[in-house]
Amino acid sequence: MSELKVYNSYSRQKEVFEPITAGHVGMYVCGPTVSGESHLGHARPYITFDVIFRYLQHLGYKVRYVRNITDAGHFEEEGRDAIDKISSKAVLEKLEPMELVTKYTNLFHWAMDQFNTLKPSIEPTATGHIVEQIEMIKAIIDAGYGYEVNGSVYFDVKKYAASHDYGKLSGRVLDDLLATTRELEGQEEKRETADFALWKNAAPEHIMRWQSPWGVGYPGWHIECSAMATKYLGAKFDIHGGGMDLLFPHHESEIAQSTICNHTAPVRYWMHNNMITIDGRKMGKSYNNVIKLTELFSGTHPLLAKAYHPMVIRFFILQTHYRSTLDFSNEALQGAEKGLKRLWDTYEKLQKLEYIDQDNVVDKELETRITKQLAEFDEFMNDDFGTARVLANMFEIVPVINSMNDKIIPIASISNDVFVLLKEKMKTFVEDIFGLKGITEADNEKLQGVMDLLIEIRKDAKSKKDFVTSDKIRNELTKLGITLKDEKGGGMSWNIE
RNA sequence: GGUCCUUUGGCCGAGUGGCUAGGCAGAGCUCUGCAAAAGCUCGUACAGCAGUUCGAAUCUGCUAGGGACCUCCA
Repeated sequence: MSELKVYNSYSRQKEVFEPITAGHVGMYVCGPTVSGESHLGHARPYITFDVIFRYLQHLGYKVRYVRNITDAGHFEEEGRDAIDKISSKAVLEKLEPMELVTKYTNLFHWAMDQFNTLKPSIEPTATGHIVEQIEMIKAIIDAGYGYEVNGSVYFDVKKYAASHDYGKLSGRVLDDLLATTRELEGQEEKRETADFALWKNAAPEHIMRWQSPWGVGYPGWHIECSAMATKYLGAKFDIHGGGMDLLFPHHESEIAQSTICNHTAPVRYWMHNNMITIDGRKMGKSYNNVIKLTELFSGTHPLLAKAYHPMVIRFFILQTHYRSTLDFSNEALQGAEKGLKRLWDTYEKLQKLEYIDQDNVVDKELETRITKQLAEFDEFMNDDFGTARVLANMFEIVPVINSMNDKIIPIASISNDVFVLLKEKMKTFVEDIFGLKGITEADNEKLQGVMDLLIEIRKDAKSKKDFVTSDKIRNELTKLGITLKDEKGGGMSWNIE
């Protein structure tokens, strides 16, 4: 079998994946900022890296997957009056940042469960690691790369760049950054515009604040990831992931901080997922075009023609390579919904199918084709996680499975060995690696019993050519949103819309 | 303005120097009491121009459109 290759944003090419410690993988993914609700765009990295996490485990690696919660910063709840921050109100009336952060952390976890993502091995919070961040800043100052101004600490990018490869990850040229004329907050304190904050002095109205050697303040925007990644994965670890929009300045800054602090480049493979776009434009708060996950699941957004099941979103995302942009539209999502349904129905049929031996019916050509397509599941995943190509292969196999199920072709068209392999591989990839589930949950035993009864009555009616009764059962169920299908051979199946 | 990326059939999207991805939608047919599923068949696309090549949608250049980052951002 081929070896795993991943596209490294740092080198801008695919590289063979070799873990630093044999058999183990350390992976850090930038998590959500929990000052507001997650939207569709946020779903992409977490689903992408969930599949990567699952696939690495499938390959036999012991993976430590760290995904942080950014719960420190300059927070305000959307729509909430800024005056809330001022301490003239009673404690219970005031905006309590930890309450805000807890609310959106819970909502985030709920959404991730809906997507069937596995929980990270460690999910550290920024507020829980203030001490580590302060220590790291101290080390950077001691090393001569940080300087304090008015209770804030900045990283000296120019000095760093003199002896290090600053800007390589994001393709930035320092001179261009130094030449910028943009007016940005706190700019006057910095020695150079390209410098970034490690620690910020907190204004009186700033609601999240901690004591530090430089006075009361809060950590800079990039230090949390460096501190927590170092703590849980070590000075140098295998994979660091996140959205492409984090390339600069976030990840570039992380490299600089960690390199000074730990005397080594922190990450072996940088991986970045591309954006989800809507009308060709990145979905983001500043563009005012976000669709929140709760809106997506419930269909309550002017742009949505209907509600979309979380699994549809997951499937939608997997149908594209993670480094390509993915354009949102109702048409595309409905296409994904239909596709997932067909794949899942067929998958369930396959798992129920039993091999039936039969002489002289093996179709060598078909068997070779199936074997090849199954082997390609691994090939495609090993080639920088080509989930879209694996799905395409699955859809090539779908008609074969359906034909077997409908007895259009004998199951013995392929040998028992290949049949068993087919079942196993489909299960591994569909459920274990892609993390897909059925859209309809019909696991209710009592309902199952009722349906069995109705099906029996309908079969009776049909055998007596009493189509009035049989149609009534089916039509009334349809009105309730339950589809009853006659199958070849007299069986009946059903599912809930 | 700088850096980088991208442009594939009605829609979404793989892929890549020769071997027509796939999904959705659409058309026809088969099966079926009807329906729904399912199966079969069909569309022959790679922004434009020029070049490299025996051969390019795939490489190079130019032109045009779109986008990301340069500021918090998945």
